[in-house]
Amino acid sequence: MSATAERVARSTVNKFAQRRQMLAESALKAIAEQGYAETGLRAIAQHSELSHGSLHYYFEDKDDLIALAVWNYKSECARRYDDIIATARTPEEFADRFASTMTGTLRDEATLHRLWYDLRNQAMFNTGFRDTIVAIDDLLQEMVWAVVSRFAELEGVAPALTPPLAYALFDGVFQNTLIRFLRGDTQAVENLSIEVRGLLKSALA
Amino acid sequence: MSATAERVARSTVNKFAQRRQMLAESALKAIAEQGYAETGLRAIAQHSELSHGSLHYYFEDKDDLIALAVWNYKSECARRYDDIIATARTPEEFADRFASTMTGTLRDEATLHRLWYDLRNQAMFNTGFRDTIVAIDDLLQEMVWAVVSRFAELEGVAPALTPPLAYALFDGVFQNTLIRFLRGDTQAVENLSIEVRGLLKSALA
DNA sequence: GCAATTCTCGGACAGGCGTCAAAAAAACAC
DNA sequence: GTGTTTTTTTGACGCCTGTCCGAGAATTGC
Repeated sequence: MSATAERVARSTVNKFAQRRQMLAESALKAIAEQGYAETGLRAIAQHSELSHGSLHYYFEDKDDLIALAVWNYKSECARRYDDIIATARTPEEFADRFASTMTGTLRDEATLHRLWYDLRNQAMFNTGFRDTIVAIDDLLQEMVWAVVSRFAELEGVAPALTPPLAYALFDGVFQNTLIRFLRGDTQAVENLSIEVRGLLKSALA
Repeated sequence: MSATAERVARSTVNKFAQRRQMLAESALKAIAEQGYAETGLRAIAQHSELSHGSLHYYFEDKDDLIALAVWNYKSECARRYDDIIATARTPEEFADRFASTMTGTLRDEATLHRLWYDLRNQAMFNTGFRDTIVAIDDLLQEMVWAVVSRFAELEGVAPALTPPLAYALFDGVFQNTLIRFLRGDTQAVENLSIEVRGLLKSALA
């Protein structure tokens, strides 16, 4: 077991773990701005209150830091629709809340979603944080499936597609809209709200 | 007008233009292997028969080179289904040939498609070759729309979605399958063949 | 054949990268 | 308050980056 891994294991909520979280957040901000390829450890440190040398005191290497950063943010993302799934009482309410939550996060956290797609792409080339990316991908697929199957339940029918396909479709529409939005197409976000409702319905048997 | 741009304009099929094409191909190979972030001009030069110093004789800068490389490959991709659109006589033949062509290129040129998604992501951060990426995106959307509307024509009905949505759905499924395939999931490619047929049908009114 | 042009190479440049280590600073124990 | 441990900084390391330049090679024009 390495030195940093030891420190992680020794305590979960002490200052060491808190510092890791803080630095992971700083990394998130930096990469969200500049992208993985253009963001160095010094840029990440400048987004925090520590110097670049300290990063290796809290993390094995750059990949270790980035893995925690993206995990923190994106595993939270995957829980964003839990409340809707649990409390929506009609298909209409469900679809409305789902669509507005999705368009909302796309609008408000566009650079963070951009970061996710950036890192997922990097994971196609580097093995560094691939495991984390795969784990998040699984989480997101489960989330989409929970949404689709709950909607089907409210409609009283069965889903008409598989979990992977459902994820691929919603992710495709989301990513496509994000790209258009970042290119200045604000209309795309409004269309997303409609398209997502249509997708939900066409996912039923 | 810059020096290199002058040379481009002066002649289209002379040695200068040929060298540009050759170097663009070398760049394509290099980036397909390592990814944009990890590929330097020296690595590109090593995939060619020239030295790294010559690249600036034929290209303004790195972005200029990459723009030509991805344009060469991907604008060709966008014409890959033209023959099917022109010659398929029944909806069944159309869907079969479309699905098998798509799964074929995914299998055989996986690293090149990975490169495309890599560069499209980079264009979300850098303005360097963004115009080229946007132009290709438009081309691909037109291609998908030509596919969908021709299939609808063969079926004797109208398409039930917009061009941007159609592109988003097919691109989402393709990208998702590519990722799974590169992670070692060979089953995903076979599923794609089925899913694409389903998508075609659900795109009709 | 010579002269002019086109092309290619290899090295230099400034600057950035991830990583590491020594020393200074801070926090803690007693 | 002193001694010990934890935390942080600073600066260095070797390597790589995109770009540029000068010298030489190859090609062309006549």
